[in-house]
Amino acid sequence: MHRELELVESIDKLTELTRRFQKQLLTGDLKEYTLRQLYYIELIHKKTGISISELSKILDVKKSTVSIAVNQLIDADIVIKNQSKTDKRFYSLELTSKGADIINKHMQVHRNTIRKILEILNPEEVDSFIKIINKISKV
Amino acid sequence: MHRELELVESIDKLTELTRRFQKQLLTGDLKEYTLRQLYYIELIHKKTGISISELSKILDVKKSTVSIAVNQLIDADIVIKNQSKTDKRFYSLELTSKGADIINKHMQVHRNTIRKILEILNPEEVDSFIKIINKISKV
DNA sequence: TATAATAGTTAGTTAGATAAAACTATTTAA
DNA sequence: TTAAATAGTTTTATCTAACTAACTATTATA
Repeated sequence: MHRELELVESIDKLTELTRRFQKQLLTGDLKEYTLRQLYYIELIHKKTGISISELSKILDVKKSTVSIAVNQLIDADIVIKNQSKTDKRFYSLELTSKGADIINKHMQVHRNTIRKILEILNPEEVDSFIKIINKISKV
Repeated sequence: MHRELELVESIDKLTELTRRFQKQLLTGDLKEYTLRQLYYIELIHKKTGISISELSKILDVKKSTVSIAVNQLIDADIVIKNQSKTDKRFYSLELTSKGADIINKHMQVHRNTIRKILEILNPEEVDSFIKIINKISKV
């Protein structure tokens, strides 16, 4: 099927595109962080209050790995850890203001990309793009 | 602008989507390779005859890094290296049949994703998707 | 022809992310 | 109430991917 082949191509292009986004991310204001760190920060932002174990499940890596990574972010004043009062084994994670600032800078990098996208797509295409990505990301 | 915010979201979703594609890639038949290796293999496939230096420019890493990575692929019988006759300093790279097989398996993983995409998008959306990705990837 | 530049290699090093295993503290369940 | 389970930490070790710097071989140039 011809369309199927075009879709294989599209997936490759998407991967390439993402690679470029990530490269952009690592130049400029956020270059002192690794992609992995930025991903941790993003997850803690989106799921405020998440625990080490939950992060470990989402990322599919061992708790020890997450523990080390999160404690680095805590040392860097990006994340804080609060011990749960109902179950003292748990610690809920959230961003500090420095962490929130990183999220903003991250979004700013995306906005620069978006400016370019808005230049080359017409309004109907922008709508389709948003709609289609929403659909696909639910797969 | 409201649409701008939605586009920021879309970019995040694309990144997440790509992360999932890559995870799929690392389970199943290709799990013995790293993402980096698969990327090298893909580049050598798309640009048959490419040299170490050219790869180094595309990937934006030092020649020594590429040299080591490529020689690993040669040792694993995935890539072969031919010394140029017109300039003996150059070696042109290409895939072996084992390398070609990896490309096929890589595409097979994508096809599974595509099957799912074709289930949730209607034909017009598939067309838009392909068209829009083509436009954006030229940015 | 002697010197520069280029392609690729090799040796040694470092940073980052991971895991296994043994550990503490706390909570749950038999 | 004792044993098992859970959350998180620490230590030790491994692997990948990257770097620098010094190297060989080859080609281009002054």
